[in-house]
Amino acid sequence: MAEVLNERSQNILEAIVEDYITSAEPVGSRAITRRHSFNLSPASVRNVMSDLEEMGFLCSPHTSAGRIPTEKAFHYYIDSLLQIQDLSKEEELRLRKKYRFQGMRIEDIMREVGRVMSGLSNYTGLVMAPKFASTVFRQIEFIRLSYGRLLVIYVSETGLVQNKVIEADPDLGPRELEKISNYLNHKLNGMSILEVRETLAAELKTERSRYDQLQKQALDLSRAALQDETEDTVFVSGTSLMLEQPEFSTPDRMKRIIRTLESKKTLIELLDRSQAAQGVQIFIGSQSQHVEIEGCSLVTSNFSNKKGAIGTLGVIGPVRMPYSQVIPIVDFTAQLVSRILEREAEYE
Amino acid sequence: MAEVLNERSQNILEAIVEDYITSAEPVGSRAITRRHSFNLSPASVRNVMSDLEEMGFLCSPHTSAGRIPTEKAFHYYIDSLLQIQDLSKEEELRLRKKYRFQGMRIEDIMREVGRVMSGLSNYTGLVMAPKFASTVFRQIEFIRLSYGRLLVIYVSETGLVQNKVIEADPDLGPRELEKISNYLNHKLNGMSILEVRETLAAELKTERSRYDQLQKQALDLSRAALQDETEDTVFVSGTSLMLEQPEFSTPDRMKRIIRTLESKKTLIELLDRSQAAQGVQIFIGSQSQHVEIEGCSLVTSNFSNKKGAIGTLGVIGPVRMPYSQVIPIVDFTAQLVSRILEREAEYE
DNA sequence: GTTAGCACTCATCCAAGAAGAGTGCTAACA
DNA sequence: TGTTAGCACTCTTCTTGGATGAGTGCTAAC
Repeated sequence: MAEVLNERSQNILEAIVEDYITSAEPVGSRAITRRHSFNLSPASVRNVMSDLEEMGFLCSPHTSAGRIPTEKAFHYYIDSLLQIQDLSKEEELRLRKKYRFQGMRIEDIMREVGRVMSGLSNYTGLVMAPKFASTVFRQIEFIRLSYGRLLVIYVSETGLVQNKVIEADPDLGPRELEKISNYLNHKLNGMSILEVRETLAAELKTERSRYDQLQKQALDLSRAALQDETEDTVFVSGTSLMLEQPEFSTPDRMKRIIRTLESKKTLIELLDRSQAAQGVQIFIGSQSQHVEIEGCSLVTSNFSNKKGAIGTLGVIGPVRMPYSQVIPIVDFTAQLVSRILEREAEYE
Repeated sequence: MAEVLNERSQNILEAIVEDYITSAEPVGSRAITRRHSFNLSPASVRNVMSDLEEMGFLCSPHTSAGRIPTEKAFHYYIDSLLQIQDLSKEEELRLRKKYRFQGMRIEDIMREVGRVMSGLSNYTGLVMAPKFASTVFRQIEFIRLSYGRLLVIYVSETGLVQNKVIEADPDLGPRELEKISNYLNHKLNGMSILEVRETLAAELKTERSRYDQLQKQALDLSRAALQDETEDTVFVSGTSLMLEQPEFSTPDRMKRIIRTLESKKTLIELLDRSQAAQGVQIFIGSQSQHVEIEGCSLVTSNFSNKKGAIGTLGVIGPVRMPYSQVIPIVDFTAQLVSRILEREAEYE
């Protein structure tokens, strides 16, 4: 895997990858000598390229086209050749100016983050909120809407707000609801939703809940409120930017990629996978194991607050992506969002 | 505008429109005599077609292609020729089975309605929630999140729930908040958001609010809570179905339509326009005055509960749309959603 | 008024040839 | 021994031109 290339080969591979990133077209030996000053003739470059092809870094679509870097080349490029400079102060300021989320709800923030990130990178932005079931309980409140109907507000440790309407005993008055929510908030504080569900199930079986009417009601209500798995929410922004990429210029590929971005299923699986890791992650092409996004790369990072990881964001585009620009954008964005959420979740 | 055609011309125009709807290709005189039994020769049909072209109902892409119905033909077809049969009991049942929204929040219902409607019609579904500013106040509640931070829950007359985090005086206790929300709920009940804003502004100027600390706080809080215009929410489902249509088969058109559906701006304008009207509305092609959706038609209808119109839904597709199928679907869906929302908003 | 016949038009398809880009090999050079 | 110039070869792309066929419009006959 970790093949070692001599300096000349590295330089030429780097040149090919970078030329290909900007042009999206097979790179020929002459083009390289023209654009880069290696003091080598096209013929010498050809020899090196031939070697690189032998090693699996390059491939040629046909005899008389130039060569295209393979996914292996991109891996090598990213691992060994790519120098990621941090954002300069000016750039950081510029990005920071784009991100303004005062008093927005978390969902709106995520949507907007996706939009901005997509705009900055010129690729399709992805933001995934945490799974409901993986959130940590902080607070639950009930609001009487109308006869027998309650609005449940659930706030997670990370500040995610969910609401839902449930049916309930119409005789429950405001005082009782307050008692119920106090009881639940005290009892369930700091538990994960999974623990909450177990606790509720266990409590319902105890003797006491048979006699304590209020407790029984509290348990019933919270079960109804926290029961169903709400689906993962992924915000996809800048879908149409994908269509600008020459690798998706044919109607067939356009259809395929739009369908994939629309259904979100594949995206969720991919973003889920990167949930585990720390820092910026890169999935290149077939590495993802999903045929639907053949030819795509993902650059992702998790965002979190002090209570742990709460979501994943990133950018999807063709394998041929200017990683040196995209990686800092994703990285910075994830850090920024984390900081915002920490501020959001701050206690006194 | 209301040109009258003799029966033969009508029949032939109808045949051409319907053939074109299924084939998406220019219809020739022979094809018509083959598929329909008019007891006329192609030559006679040609004469009629020539007349129809003269009148602006048909056009030919070039000399030796068949003819394509113009938008005028579609208008005529819909106004005079189209017979919309109501859904049969079986179909209605079938649709009804697809629509299941138990205990979902309005937003989820809308998203799901769009999805189902898109699936039923095989075209892109659109659902627009009502503008925040046009909703009618029913209820506001405050939940203390953490030091100085309040979660505001606003429920509109139609059952739309909005929440938002605002900063507030950290010394406000639960009892005071309850008093505040009681005061506001009493005072603002039944007003439109615009009226609410006026009322709040007027109240803040009165003598009393200078002395009554609690009232002042109530007014400040509700102002912060109901202040900003949240953007219109349009749910677009089945975007990729648009790409299946032969009229959007070229990369350029694909890009254009995807961009338009993604930005939602044009869609909002169009859906806004149909807000005013009652029942199913049809916008055909250039009638919409938007170049971005050239070649598209919209079939829309409002949905409402007893308190009035609260949103618009519909389907967008090529002008060449099987209106006889799409119209009942949109109509039925709008009625169904209305009924669901009426149930949702029911008071004791 | 209807229809058969026919010349005409025009898009589409296919094949063949020219152009151009790039390779791989070989032989000469430093 | 590594580097380079030269050259034949390959293969795509673009263009051209002819064949095909669908469809029209006109005219004359029924």
